[in-house]
Amino acid sequence: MSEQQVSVKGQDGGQAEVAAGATAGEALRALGLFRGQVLAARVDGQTRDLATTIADGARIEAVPADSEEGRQILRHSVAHIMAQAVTDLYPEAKFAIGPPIDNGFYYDFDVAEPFTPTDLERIEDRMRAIVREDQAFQRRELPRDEALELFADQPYKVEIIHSVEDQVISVYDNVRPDGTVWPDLCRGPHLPTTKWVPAFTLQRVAGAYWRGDERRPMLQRIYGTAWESRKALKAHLRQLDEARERDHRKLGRELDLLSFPEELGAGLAVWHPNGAIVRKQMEDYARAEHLRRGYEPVYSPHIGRSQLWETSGHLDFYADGMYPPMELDTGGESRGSVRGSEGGAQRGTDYYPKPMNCPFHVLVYRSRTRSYRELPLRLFELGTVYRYERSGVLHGLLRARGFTQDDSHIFCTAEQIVDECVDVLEFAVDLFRDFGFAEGPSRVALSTRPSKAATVGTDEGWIHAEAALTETLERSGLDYVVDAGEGAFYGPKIDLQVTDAIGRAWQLTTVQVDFNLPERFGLAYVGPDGAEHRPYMIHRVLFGSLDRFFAILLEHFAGAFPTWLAPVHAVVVPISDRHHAYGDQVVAELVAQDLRATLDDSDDTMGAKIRKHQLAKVPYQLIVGDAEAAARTVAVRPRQGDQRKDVPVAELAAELAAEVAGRRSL
RNA sequence: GCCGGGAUAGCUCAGUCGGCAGAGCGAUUCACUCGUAAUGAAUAGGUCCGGGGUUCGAUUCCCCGUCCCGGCUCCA
Repeated sequence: MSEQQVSVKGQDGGQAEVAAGATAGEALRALGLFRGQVLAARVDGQTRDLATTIADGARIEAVPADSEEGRQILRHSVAHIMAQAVTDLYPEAKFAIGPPIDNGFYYDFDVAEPFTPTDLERIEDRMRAIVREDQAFQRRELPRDEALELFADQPYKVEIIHSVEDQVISVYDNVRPDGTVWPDLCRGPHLPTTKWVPAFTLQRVAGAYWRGDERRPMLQRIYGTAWESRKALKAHLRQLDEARERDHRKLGRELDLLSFPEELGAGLAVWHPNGAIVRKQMEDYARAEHLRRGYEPVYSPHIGRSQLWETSGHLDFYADGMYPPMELDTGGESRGSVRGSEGGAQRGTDYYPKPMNCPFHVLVYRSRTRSYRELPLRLFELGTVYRYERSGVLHGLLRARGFTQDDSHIFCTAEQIVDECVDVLEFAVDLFRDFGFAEGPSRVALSTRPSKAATVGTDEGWIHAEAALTETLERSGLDYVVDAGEGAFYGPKIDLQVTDAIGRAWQLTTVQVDFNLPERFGLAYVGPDGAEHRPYMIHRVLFGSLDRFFAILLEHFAGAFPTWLAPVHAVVVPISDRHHAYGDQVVAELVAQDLRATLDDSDDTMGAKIRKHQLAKVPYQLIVGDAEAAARTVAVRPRQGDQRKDVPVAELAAELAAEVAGRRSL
């Protein structure tokens, strides 16, 4: 090897000699790794510009455009292009941050007037011009004071520079055709030039606080997305359309499942018969399965005295999430009022709507002396709770102010925690399977203790609880990740996510170990030694919120519920009026098998009836005419797939009953 | 809560530069009695989200409120 040569290694174990001072891009070519769209390089594990000079012995990998890392770099570069376009059009704009995010990017600007949709079009046009200009992204590194000088008129950049610990600050210059540059503070890496952008579009503008802090200025955020090809961009936009079509608020209205009447109030839904039938199936399933697995149902009221919430700690730790109290029993003529609406009256008792069910279950436990022989005690309730969510975060059933949890609290000994938690995880996986997520949880996370100051309980308690959950996960055989510091203030937890039909992740099940509430309520059980011991408590929900899970199912299935959940299993479509009588007999036969069947006796034409029920996503339409009535059969037209003619009614009833009982999908 | 955008028939939406309010679908009625995704006709249906203001006159302009949509975590 000559002095002018350096040696580089490739990701595939290959090796090559390149001239000293060669770039990462040149090294990739020498290694034969520059195949397809390569946007950047990973040099000794760190992503770098293709123009980075590499050192002797460096290990180099290609970062392709269609990798997650490649897309991030692409999106980050497009964010810069957008910022330059905004500078060109609105020279007074101040720049904040412009990172890549899942499926896109954004950039925050401080401008006098908010951007309008028309502004977005102008910005996008300007961006396309910048892409055509093939501007280089040139990296340079400067000392902190020079960087401060360069961005002296950009207060947000100055604040960022002050928060950066490195003494050397990197800046990327976009070199315009006339030789001038547009600089932006940036860690990089970036594309070599703007022309490397294959496809992008701007999407929307929204307000966003500087650094997400509502006490700081509200900036204008422009969202966009960029992809490695026009095809990939189109596919992404199609997916967004698909998500809009599946929106549970839209489907909920179209399929007459539920509504959110304005006069009822924000974040509160009423369930129509069609939605209620589906929900009832979910509730029946939950009740039956909990009973089968040794849980005991309990019921509790919707409100409770302030003293209860003081003892539980909710008024200390969760007051912001609670509805305000009602003051009752003031002793005067008044029947009471919401506190604050009337002044001066004699103090009564405050009652709060419950945001959680745990204190009530604790009261059930504490209603008498408990023996170790009763443990584990698994109390279960479909408990409706009310939480004061800020108006801006409400989102149909996915984020509501009133909803029902499939909630359970398991009281057990320290030794029983692992067994109980393992059972809960098995229960959850079975439930996911039965509701159409057969592949099981897509993400399992153990959340550990947040900073000590933000938590209650002893170090020993935390260590024991975290060890128990770790052992639970090991025994369950599920792959999991650790979310350090993401636990609740009273204990660590395990969270399970599922991924729906269009790739979105939803968190459902959560299992939390709690040694705080038993302490606060002074819970005890009498052990075999005759002495009192403190039980542990496990909080767990499987669906999480029934309402929210319903919305997830609705979107997952795009309204086409599996037969066992569908509001109507089968609708009988008579060809003409003279077949109504036979249609009634078919319905009766199906209903006798506990199937949900109806007769369409409207005077629509047959084609119109079929279209109507197809749009309503009824699993089976049963066509009956002269031939069927004579042979006591039906023509079965399933929601999807081929139709079958001349199916005997009894045979069909048995088939459908089996499909429903097996919770099979069509 | 904050920023931006909205709210017109049950639904989707048009419209009124301030002067009696529109379509399609749906509903109802009548006719049609039909063989696998829309039969035809007629009729009904509106506090133009609520309250206040400006005006001869407000669904339209202004203010306040309610509700809805998007966003407010992802560190240059």
